[in-house]
Amino acid sequence: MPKLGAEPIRKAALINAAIDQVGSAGTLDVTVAQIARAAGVSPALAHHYFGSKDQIFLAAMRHIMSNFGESVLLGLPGTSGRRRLAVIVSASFGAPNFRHEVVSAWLNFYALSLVNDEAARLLKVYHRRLRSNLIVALRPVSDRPEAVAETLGALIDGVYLRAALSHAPTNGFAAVRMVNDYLDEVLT
Amino acid sequence: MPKLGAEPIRKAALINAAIDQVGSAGTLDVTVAQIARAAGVSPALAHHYFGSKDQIFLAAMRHIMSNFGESVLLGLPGTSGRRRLAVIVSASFGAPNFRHEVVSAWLNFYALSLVNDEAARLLKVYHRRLRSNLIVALRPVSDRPEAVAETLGALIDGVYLRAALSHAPTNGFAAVRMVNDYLDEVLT
DNA sequence: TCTTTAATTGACCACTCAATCAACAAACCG
DNA sequence: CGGTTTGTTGATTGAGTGGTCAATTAAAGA
Repeated sequence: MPKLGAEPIRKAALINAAIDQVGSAGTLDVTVAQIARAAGVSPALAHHYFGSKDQIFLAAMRHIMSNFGESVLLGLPGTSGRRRLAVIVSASFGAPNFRHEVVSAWLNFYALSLVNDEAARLLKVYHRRLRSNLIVALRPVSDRPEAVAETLGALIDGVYLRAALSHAPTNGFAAVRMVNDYLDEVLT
Repeated sequence: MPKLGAEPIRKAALINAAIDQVGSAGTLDVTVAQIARAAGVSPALAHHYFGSKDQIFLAAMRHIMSNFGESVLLGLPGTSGRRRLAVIVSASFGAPNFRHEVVSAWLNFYALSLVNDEAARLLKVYHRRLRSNLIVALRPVSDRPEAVAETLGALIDGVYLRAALSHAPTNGFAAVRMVNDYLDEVLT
């Protein structure tokens, strides 16, 4: 009997290893061998399951994005008005999504999306969803939800960027405070 | 001796070629040979003048940064109050500094600075200078200049990021409007 | 049959090196 | 002195070299 059901376990291990290695190295120039070693498998297996190095990293980013989506979905029900915004903001800067390796992976993903079509598509979908979530949440509390959503989106990206660049440990609280300050200022 | 004084000309050509190639390819993974060809010289000469591929790109970023500094210095004298802020914002999103290749080079520079100490130092200096400029300009018009400078800096970075990611041509006007809207909202 | 690996390959690229080229000036000459 | 030669040196390049790594292959292990 073959070790049945190994695939999802190996894949998950490789995805986590990829986030970890890329995030802590700060670059996509980690070798497949490094990622595989960190996941406890051989480089060939990584290719077997994902087909290419790019696909490993794209799967990792999909994983990060779906984590974020879950955080939001988990917090939203039963909230309304200004609270809904706070939920999205908190999810953005909450512990699992705002770890240093993750933020660093995001930065590299941004750069990759200039070059890799699939990354660009993925990012576009993510941005659209975030924007739409923000607009819906803003509609009851702002008289120009689209414009604020745009600015808010840019601000969140900027805070992520600066968190990635900072050598200090990420500070979710400060980030949340900054963004909420902006919202308090701008909301009618 | 050969044509004397070739060095600064070649260096400038290489720097421009580097911005162009890296910016339009969207990645640092352009070969030295590509950059050299675009500058009309041999790869060996590029190494002769700059020592390494990284140094070529770092010189290119220094050039971009000093362009930005000049834009600011050119606009500041004789202005005060809210106007000073507008000058810095305009310089950020003005034609020479907000071209698509330049913005794209910035994104790659951010990613590089996670890995390359010299890039990190350079970026730190730049950020500190920008922050200090912003605080000085904010002091007369805001009751919490540091906090606003932080947010404003993040917002500008975010707008840059989104401009880099967008395939559409960069729109300096829209960027300036967004940032100025924020300022109008937040200033007392 | 599904999973896993060791071993290998093939391509690519940063960087080096030895050699050539071209311009200027000092030395030399008639 | 005008002209010619020659030494010096910055500028420039073609042709490697060494090393890296993604991806493939073939075969073992469960």
